[in-house]
Amino acid sequence: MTLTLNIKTKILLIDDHQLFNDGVKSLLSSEPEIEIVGQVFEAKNLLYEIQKTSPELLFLDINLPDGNGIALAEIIVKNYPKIKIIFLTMYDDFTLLKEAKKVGVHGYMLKNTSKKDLLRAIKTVMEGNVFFDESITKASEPINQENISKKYSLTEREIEIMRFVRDGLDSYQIADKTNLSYHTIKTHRRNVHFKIGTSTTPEMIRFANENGI
Amino acid sequence: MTLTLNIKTKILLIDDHQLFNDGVKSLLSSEPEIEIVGQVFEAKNLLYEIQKTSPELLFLDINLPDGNGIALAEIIVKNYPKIKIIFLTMYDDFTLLKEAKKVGVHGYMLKNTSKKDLLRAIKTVMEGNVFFDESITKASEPINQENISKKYSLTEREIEIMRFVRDGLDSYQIADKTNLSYHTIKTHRRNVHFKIGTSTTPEMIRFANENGI
DNA sequence: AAAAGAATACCTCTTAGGAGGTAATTTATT
DNA sequence: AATAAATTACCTCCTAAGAGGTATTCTTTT
Repeated sequence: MTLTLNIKTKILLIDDHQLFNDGVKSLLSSEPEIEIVGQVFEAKNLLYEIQKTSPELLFLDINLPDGNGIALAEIIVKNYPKIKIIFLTMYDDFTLLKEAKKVGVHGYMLKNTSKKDLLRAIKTVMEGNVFFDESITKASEPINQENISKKYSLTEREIEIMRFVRDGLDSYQIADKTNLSYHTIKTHRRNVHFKIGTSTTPEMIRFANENGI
Repeated sequence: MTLTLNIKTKILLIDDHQLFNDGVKSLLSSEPEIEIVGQVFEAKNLLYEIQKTSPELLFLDINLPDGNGIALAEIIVKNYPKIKIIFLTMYDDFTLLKEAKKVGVHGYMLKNTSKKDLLRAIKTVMEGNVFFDESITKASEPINQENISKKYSLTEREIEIMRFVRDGLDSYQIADKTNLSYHTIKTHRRNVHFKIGTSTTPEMIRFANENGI
């Protein structure tokens, strides 16, 4: 039983870079078991295109100019649970990968991949499994809040206040925003300084920026 | 005289993103007047590949992980003046485009382009002309120091001090680094605040970060 | 129930930074 | 040579932030 079913996997490509989009199409079109049913270059056309072409699998770029890919994926997962989604992105970012998993997409691959892996991913996902790029999981230390929070044992409140500080608010403004006393904000700031090993506001801002707070 | 010469244009593709690289190859391979003589995924292989394949035209990505595309272009322009170079990049950046022109490459296009324009660019460049993406020239305001400096009429010294401030140094440390008086640093900081419309250090740091100072 | 952790809040003291003012010297630019 | 711009430098006053201390309330963990 070599030829099981001669039904082609209907794939929709979503990427604002025309050349890349066309390139992937061109690469996959030659495959007998694959049919590219459409190409989407703007987030706003995606839902319409799904209606029109009834794809089984989407290759979705995270970085669309007019829409966030993750948010789009969320919508699709909810409304078209049968459609498989593979993120195809240049972001070698563990946080994004985790987010993708949380949203419930079926794959996450870097654009810096090969045709072979692409086909392998399609096969894997269409068989009901997930395909997440191993190299990302093993990659350099993830930069995300949860990890940093744990590492420095920062509390929710402290992160919140650090964010306000990073955004340039002074203690009075933060007190106002949070409905807390000015003194409380000062206490939190001091505790954050102690925990992350800084002593000035610029240093705290730097820390926040460098650690993706 | 429809068929003038049946010599194919020999093209070498340089891009670290395999899929993109393969995609462009796939797109262009079907064209009768074009021959993709090779693909380069790492900057370090480029010179060797040029020797081996004698291309007439390079599509060169600026953002190679192991080498700066502009620097590479410079080397090639000097050593192989007959080879045409077209930058194919995702950077919609007027400064980069200007740099590209300065280096003497023959084209600058965004990856977000179409096969049609790609073919048009090849034709234009092979006829001895240059092909620079019009949309970039007209595009949104470039973010670079020179422009920002001009816009806010910041002096060299002010930029220098803003950078130190951004890096978290206090006025005493900056005075030390620059061999200037503490008072001078304070004056410069005040003048910078006045020029960029800020009033606190965090705001200044934010400005510096957002404007690539 | 007890202990630990988190969040809240106030006190004093010191310091760095910002606001306002002035001015000499050096370096373009006209 | 003269004007403008940039760089340098100091003064005073005020405020926000950091350091150090203490303490109550709420929440979570043991």
